[in-house]
Amino acid sequence: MYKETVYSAFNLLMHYPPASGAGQHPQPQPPLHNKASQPPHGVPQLSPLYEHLSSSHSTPAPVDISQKQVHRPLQTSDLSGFYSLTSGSMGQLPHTVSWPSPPLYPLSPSCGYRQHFPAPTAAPGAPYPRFTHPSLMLGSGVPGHPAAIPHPAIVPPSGKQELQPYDHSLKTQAESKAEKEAKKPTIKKPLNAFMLYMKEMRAKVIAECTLKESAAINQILGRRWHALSREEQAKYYELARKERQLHMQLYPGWSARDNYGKKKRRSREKHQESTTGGKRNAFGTYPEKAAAPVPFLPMTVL
DNA sequence: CTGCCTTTGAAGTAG
DNA sequence: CTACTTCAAAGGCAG
Repeated sequence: MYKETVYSAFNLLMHYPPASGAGQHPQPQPPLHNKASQPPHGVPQLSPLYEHLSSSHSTPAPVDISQKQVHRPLQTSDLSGFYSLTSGSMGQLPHTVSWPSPPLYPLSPSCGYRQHFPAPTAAPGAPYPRFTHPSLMLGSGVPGHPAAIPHPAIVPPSGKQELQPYDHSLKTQAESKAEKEAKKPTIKKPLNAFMLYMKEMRAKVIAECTLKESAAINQILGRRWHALSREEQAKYYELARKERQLHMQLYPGWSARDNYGKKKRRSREKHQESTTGGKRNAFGTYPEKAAAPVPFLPMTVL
């Protein structure tokens, strides 16, 4: 009932999109998962979906962290004029208060704090690299669309793209029922702004830093994310908003609750243990040791 | 094979 | 309402 109301509101929104300016958005009914779905202040509405991806973007200017002029992440207050925000909505402060935190992983000199912000690789005004995430292409997975490519959010429970071949061995009714249930494709959460940024930039970081460990790469990406200008971040927030909209359109009945508890739950004790150095990290070292000053990183920037 | 590591953000849950 | 938890991606690695 509640959901129907929400989806009706959503459909209404889809059929009668705001002419321009999020300030004119009708306040959606208790939003299911499109809270704060408006772009940050000053970000123009994108007209065809993701059109801006093929438009020209100047390469982000290199950022000198040593001057500590890093753009802070978007915050609720930044968007207050634009959004009807509730707790936990977009633009919230990072989980870690002590940002920027010292890296747990030793970064190579080429990926050090000063160095890892790339010098412009293209002439000013050169096109910004296109997003490659298939879900960012409108139409993929949209029913009736010629491409008819399944939306990447749909994956078998195994996480693999291919479904497992049917097991013909004899099974009890309960077993096969449970198995059938388990084999139902999982609809994944739509990617948030940072995840989209990671997806786009991962390969670049891997190439630059000759790293493969995702944990280390993600640390670098987290720092780069914070170093992005608000406008650059806004681009990804907008993309994420479109992602959520598309996701809602494709899977009207889906809720993040559906996947809750499907992964092995990480106990709080374990998490604290790891953050206090009780567990090995992706480098095979231990956080309390790895968190020690990294030789080739100037402490002034940490 | 499973889960951890690591990041941010969205959304769920609990009090 | 607030604080906390889970899950999205990624790939190496330990158990």
